[in-house]
Amino acid sequence: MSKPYYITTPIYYPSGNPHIGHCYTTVACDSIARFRRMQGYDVMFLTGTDEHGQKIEEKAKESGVTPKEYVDEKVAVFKKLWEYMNISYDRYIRTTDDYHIESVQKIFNKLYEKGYIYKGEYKGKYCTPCESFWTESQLDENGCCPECHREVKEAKEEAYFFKMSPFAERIEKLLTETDYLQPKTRAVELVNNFIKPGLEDLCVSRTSFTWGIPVTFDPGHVVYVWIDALSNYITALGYENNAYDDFDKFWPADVHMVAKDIMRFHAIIWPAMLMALELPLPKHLAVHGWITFNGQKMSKSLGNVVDPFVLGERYGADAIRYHILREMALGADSSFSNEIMINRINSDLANGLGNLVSRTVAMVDKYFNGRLNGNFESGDFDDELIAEASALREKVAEYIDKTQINNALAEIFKVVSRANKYIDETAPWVLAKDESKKARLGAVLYNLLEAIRIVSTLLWPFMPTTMPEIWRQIGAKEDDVTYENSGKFGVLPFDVQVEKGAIIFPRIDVDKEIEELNAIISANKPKEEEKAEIEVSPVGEEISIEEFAKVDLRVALVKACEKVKKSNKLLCLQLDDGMGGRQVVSGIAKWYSPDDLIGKKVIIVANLKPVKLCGVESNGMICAADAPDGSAKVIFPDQSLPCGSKIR
RNA sequence: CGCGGGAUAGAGCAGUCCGGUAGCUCGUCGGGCUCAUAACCCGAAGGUCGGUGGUUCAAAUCCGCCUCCCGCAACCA
Repeated sequence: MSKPYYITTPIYYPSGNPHIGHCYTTVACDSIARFRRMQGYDVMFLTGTDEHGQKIEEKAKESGVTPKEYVDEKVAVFKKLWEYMNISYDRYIRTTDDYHIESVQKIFNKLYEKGYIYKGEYKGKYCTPCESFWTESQLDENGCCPECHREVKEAKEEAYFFKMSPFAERIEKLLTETDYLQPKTRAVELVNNFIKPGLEDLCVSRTSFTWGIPVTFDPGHVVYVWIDALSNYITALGYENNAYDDFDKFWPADVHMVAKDIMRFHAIIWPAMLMALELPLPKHLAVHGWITFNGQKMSKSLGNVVDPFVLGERYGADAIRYHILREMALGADSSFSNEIMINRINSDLANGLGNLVSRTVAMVDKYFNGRLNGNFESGDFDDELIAEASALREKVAEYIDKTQINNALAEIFKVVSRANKYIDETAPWVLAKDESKKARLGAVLYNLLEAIRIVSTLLWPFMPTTMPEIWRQIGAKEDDVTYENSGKFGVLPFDVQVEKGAIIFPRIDVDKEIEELNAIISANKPKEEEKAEIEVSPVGEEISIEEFAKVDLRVALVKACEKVKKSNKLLCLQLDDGMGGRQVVSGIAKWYSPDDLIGKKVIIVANLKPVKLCGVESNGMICAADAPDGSAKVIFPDQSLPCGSKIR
């Protein structure tokens, strides 16, 4: 009976369309899943979508549809992309599926009964008009509601909490003493930042929105993201539901693959939940970096979000898959630029592999009319090629075991290079001129076909569409391209029949392509700008002149200014306010250096309640405007105004 | 002194644990070949291994200090 293997992607949040970043994780998992299947494992490859929460609820409202209608539409796009990218998932979980909802409710109740979940109070910033809770980090630049930009107030909301502290010690050990986390370099960071300061209990329910799984014993509460989303990995196998019956077979998971932004949840919260449920822990958590575009993080506002459909149409899904996988190193970010991608496709796929197939098949066609005769004579250089090709499978498998797909691919392409070199060394076109060397020529071409067979078999999990075309051209049958045979040399029949075919990876004209891609990108940009204009924040609530008069605005001169230590966003300014001077701390260090401000006059809010920021006292606030690029621009008044002038 | 990662040829990276001729891919230049997709093969140029001090016969590697970049955390009146 074959061994089970369970691999998962995260479930994606469909608040927008999928982009190349989603492809990254999914393509990697797909390749590993295919490789394991080829090795004979019984694979369960799970992906899906996390469809609840406030943001979806809002997006749906904006579009004038119900949340379910909204996610149905987005899920269709995700599934279409996976189909397009040839993702061979075995199961697709949606957190809106009935069985998942049922399981999550049972899990929630179970944790409650065990005493790990208790009712408490969630403290946060509350915006009364929007009826919404916000965390500090969600607030806008002025500390106001990110939705309506009105003031928020401290408020408490009844909520359920999950106790994390009982598991702190075990989680620390999991991170530091096992190979759960890959790469392990991030373990220290997690332990120092979250575990050592003491694990805070986790808020696991909300009353501020309704698009979620209801808590059965307390109407008004819905399950907040953690328990809902993370538990997908077990509910999809049938844990606490009757939809599936694979839990005993596949749990614990072999690999959860995630991007670094959600590492924390999978490294700490998920193990804690499993410990509370007394379930075995997954074997590995593979964390990869982000795709950066021309060195910048991809973001919609920069207009550099790469649309995988556009790329796939131009170069084919396999080329995109290859590029992503080849560039990805566990843990590190990988830069994605059109130039890097095109160069990679050209040099490895077109010049290297594609050309090798093309020239080999062409020679068999030309010198043997497409069919070898089985009359072979070995010679110099054969041994080295045969040895490298035969040893390849084990090297690749080792790298896959370590989730190092990029290194596995590098290893495969070493053999491609070796084969190209072998052609030069043996010079078949010279042998072809001498009828007495026909047997030697036959052997050379056979060895090349064999090298191609091995290479293409091992590449199949990564490029599942094009490899079969190579097999057709080199005359390999289904039985020839098994994992078993990829470790052997001499599998193709000695009288193999090849078939010339279309070019497998056409060479791309770099300059022309980059020009065209840039055109596409800039064509998309104006739309973003239009949107930005529409998104001028709405005018706040009406106030009376008396209320405005409460705000005491004054002109003040910056006498001295320095960066606040321990902070990279704060400047500490010494001001002459015409009233004896004061100290103000402002979060503008990102955009202004102290020298930009010293000697200038600024507008301050003079009667703001003093606060301490990073331990430095601040008496007031510098007036600044939000620039469209997200930065802040300080407002400079007429520099001739004396310090202390009142502004009305 | 909050925690961590990093700085190596024009670009992207390996080597650092365990000191001993600095390596890979792409790019550039020169040559070879003509089976092949202007592809392939060979060769060359290009590095005071971020700076500085120390240990050592010997330092990219070990130790001290400094500079700059990037994450996380915090914070962003």
